[in-house]
Amino acid sequence: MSHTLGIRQAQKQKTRQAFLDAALALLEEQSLSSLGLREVTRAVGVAPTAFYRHFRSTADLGVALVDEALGSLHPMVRTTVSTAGDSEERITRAIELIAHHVDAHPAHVRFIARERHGGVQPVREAIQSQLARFAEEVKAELAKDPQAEGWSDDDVLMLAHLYVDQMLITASLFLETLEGSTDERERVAQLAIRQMRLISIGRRHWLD
Amino acid sequence: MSHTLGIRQAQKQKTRQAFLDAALALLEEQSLSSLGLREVTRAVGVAPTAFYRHFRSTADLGVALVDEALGSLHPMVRTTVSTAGDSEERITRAIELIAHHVDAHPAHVRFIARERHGGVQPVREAIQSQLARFAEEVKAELAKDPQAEGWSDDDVLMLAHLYVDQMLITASLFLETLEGSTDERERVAQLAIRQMRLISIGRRHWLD
DNA sequence: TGTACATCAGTGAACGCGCGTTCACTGATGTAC
DNA sequence: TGTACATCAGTGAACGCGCGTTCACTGATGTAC
Repeated sequence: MSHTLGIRQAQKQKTRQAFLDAALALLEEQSLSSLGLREVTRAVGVAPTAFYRHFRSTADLGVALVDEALGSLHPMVRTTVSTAGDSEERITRAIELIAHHVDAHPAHVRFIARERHGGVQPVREAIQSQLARFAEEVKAELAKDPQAEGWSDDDVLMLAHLYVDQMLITASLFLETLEGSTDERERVAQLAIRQMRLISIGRRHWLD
Repeated sequence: MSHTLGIRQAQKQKTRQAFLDAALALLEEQSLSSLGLREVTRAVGVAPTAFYRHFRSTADLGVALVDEALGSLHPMVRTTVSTAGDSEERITRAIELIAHHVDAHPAHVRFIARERHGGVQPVREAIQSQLARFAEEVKAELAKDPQAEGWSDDDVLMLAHLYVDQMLITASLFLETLEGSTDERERVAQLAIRQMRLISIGRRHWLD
């Protein structure tokens, strides 16, 4: 049985979520390092001082956004890598999943792409460490595959990083087509599929 | 014979360069979207109003920085791709060139990585369009190679994008090791080499 | 070469404005009995 | 169930400060004759 939160706690969580949502929306057209505390509270509709009941600073809020954004990605990564089928089917399915995720959470994807190399150190570090976790997860999935036989641990991890980076590149390409035509999106999908195919071929012949 | 600039023009260029240098230094710990005009003029040692003699806005200065940063990259890209030798030698040489470039121009590399997906639209667009030019250049170099026989134009361009993205990923990994140990840098180099190797293998078997 | 005027990079004062942070507060919710 | 006190999310006034932009200016450099 799950414990029901008190009214006070529930309201606090609701406000906190409103801060995260408002910040994410504001970050579509700027970077975290220029996001103002008052800007966020204004968007939420509370007094500036209310901010401090939830976060120490905008950098702190940024780290919370990393958890939210990349938390929602974990299931996707897992599904993407472990989907059944032959290589070609898996690639198509993976690109579809990425496209779908970008459709469903464009602001999260934009935030991660933007702040991965952004100007706020704690946020950058939170993203790097989460991406390293992704790579480890992907590595674990890849290691299960019969294709991984004879591969060194290091080489599997190398491939996992390649996949994770490729996933982010593809996601950020899809992001740019969000307001574009279906044609544009299809071209991005075809590009991504062929890049994944080339990597798969390299993988298949790695031990030749 | 080159025309010698008048004293006035020469001084103006010198000040302009001082703006670019100061901004680049300030951007090591923040994003362009939070860079202040007064911050830059203070670093240069001129009155705030002097800024307007050179740039309309910090976004405008950012676009000028893109030209400077990616201008210095063109020679490197060309050399990287067209270096002679067998595949393995070329890969090693390419990674060395990237490492060397990051050593020589760390602030430029950081700026491009940061603002490629950053919050300032005109700068983002300037970077995207320069990177597209890089991909076209790489495509042209790749097309000269006998290995490209039987490849469609689209597939060569696909591979070129893969190389360009891989180059940026590697550069930004090297950037993170700038204050690290030689060991760390060697590990990054080895990772990058093996990723390039896998892509090369995929390339070799693309038409199988 | 010298003079008289034009150009224009950089100045400095002034402006209104929004910023982050502090503080003592209020009133609804939670808790002990 | 009711009462008395504690907690604490959100308030609102106040602060000092740096911001971007305007404007008329200065004085060195450039140019026409």
